[in-house]
Amino acid sequence: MKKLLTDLISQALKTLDLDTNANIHIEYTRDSVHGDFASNIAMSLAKTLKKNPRELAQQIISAIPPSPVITKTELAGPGFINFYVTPNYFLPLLENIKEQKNKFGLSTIGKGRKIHVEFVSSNPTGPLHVGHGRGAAYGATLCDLLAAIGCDVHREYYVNDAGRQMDILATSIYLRYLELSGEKFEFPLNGYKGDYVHDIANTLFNSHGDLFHKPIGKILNNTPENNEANKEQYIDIVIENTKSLLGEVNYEIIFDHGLKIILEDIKEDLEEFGVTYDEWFSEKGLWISPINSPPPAWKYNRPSNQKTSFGEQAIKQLEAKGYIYEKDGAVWFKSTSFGDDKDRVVTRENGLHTYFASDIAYHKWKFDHYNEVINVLGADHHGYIPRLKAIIEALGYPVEKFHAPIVQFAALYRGKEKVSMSTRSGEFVTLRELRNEVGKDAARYFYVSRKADQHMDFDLELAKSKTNENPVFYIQYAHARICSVFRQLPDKNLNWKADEGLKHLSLLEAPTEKALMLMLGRYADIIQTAALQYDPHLLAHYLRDLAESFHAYYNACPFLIPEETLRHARLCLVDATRQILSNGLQLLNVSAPETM
RNA sequence: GCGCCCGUAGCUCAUUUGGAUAGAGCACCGGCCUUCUAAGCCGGGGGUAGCAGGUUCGAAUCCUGCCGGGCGCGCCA
Repeated sequence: MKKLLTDLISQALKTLDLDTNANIHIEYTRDSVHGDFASNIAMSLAKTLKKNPRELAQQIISAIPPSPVITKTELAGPGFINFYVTPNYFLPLLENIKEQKNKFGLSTIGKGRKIHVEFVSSNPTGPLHVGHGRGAAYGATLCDLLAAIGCDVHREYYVNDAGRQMDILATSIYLRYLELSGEKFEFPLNGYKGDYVHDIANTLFNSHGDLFHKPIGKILNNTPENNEANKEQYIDIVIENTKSLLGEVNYEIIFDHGLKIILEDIKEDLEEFGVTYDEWFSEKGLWISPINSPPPAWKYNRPSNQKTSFGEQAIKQLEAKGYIYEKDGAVWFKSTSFGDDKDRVVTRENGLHTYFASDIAYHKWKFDHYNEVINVLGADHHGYIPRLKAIIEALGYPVEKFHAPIVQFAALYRGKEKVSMSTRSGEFVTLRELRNEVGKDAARYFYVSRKADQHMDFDLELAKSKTNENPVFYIQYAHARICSVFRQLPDKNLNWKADEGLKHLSLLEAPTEKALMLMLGRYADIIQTAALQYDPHLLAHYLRDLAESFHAYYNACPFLIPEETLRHARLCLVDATRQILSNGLQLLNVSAPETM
């Protein structure tokens, strides 16, 4: 779209014997009084050449070769060069949109980049809540944008299927199960209290009866008073008792039962949200010796001939490099050598590896197989970035190929009242509930319409009661309106000859027509910028602006008119608009309805 | 206390990575449907971009210091 102009300026610079390697930047003008396009080339060159920017701009303008599609080139302000173009300037654009259809806007600038993107990765200890929705929408859209510029994108969900939180979940399920088999007791303060825990216990009871029943007295043996001060210690003792009384095999059955149900729920929830993954990566799988005990079928199994687990190999690799040491009975990673605040424990005094140890292994896995790694993190995990970078550096991978965009929290409100989102209180709003209230389209659009690192307020009342105010409807409405126009062509005994229209683009002289064509021209740039900067909100805002340009045009100019050539030309523009709206909405995974 | 993020219209947010007179939506006021979908369009009011300095042709954007808000600082995950 801008290439013709950059070429012209480049030729002018050559004529003037100036630096032709200069980065020629063409911008879309904010205001049409500044022309259709502008360049600040004279101002940026003036700095290095120590010349007056306005004089330099004037020289460049005089040296620019004439072009039939440029009506005027003028000097403005502190040294801007403003360009005014004719409607025919947009002929190649409209031809390309018409030919490439839903492929228009795709590019290959990301070709060769093999990118691993991890997002959501919520602990499978309960359903996704609205806070996860933002990470899901952001991550999914980011992946689609990267794929649109030709990157090879691998979408992954890291399943934290090991560790204490999962034990708390399994034990919570077991305690609810005991209630079903008649035991009466006070539920641990730190247990998971959501309804879904009851549901899972029910399915367990239905399939196994009271096979796993143990007297509650033994399960609660040695526990302190069940109060706020003791809650951590309390649940840990209950977990220990449960494990030893049930035995490893039976405990695993309950554990896996809960994990499976929750994970399937999350998977289904995300699929209905239009978010899918190439792989669900098991944390536990990192520590299982692949030959002896393959992970369960629903987990991704990876072939390996190694006898030691992948996790052990990763730690050994760091050890060989001298970054591992022992202190206070624990094994530590020297992350301070790479800018982290403190060293991190890898293996605890009790012999169990930490979550951080899994991260070492996991990031080794990522960089072993991909040349770029993106880890979409919630704002509460931002403190994790230095130690992740430490891992990557220590393992000898290029840390600049690692990106961790932070998605800020969506603070939930009901009117003026803030809604708590603690998973364990059991009173959170789930993503599923949100989707049922406002619909997938509105939710997807809303989440990505704000810059990811911007704090966001999400008012449920507003989302529910005034869904029509959501900009997504405004965009969809533009699309539906266009479809309606074309539907009515035969009714009015009119036709549309696209080739005729393209031949007569010069008829499109209305200000709204120029504005719309300029908007269409930006689309491909927006896709690239949004992808390269990891900023999906740029696309969301662009589509709103495009819809606005169209609605203005719709109200200013009739399309289904008797004058043939003008009708053909206008419908070319309108059809191109429909195509871009459709393409953009598809990238956001928002539907483009033909009627509303 | 230390670290990261944020602060823009009454409210929710943009601002093309340093560009021209800071823009939208909601809310408020006034116009436009016998003509392609009024879920729309056109016009109006509303601002010391938290505050104070600095960098330069030029700052909401970069630097410094305050003020205010969010999050994080486990041998939890």
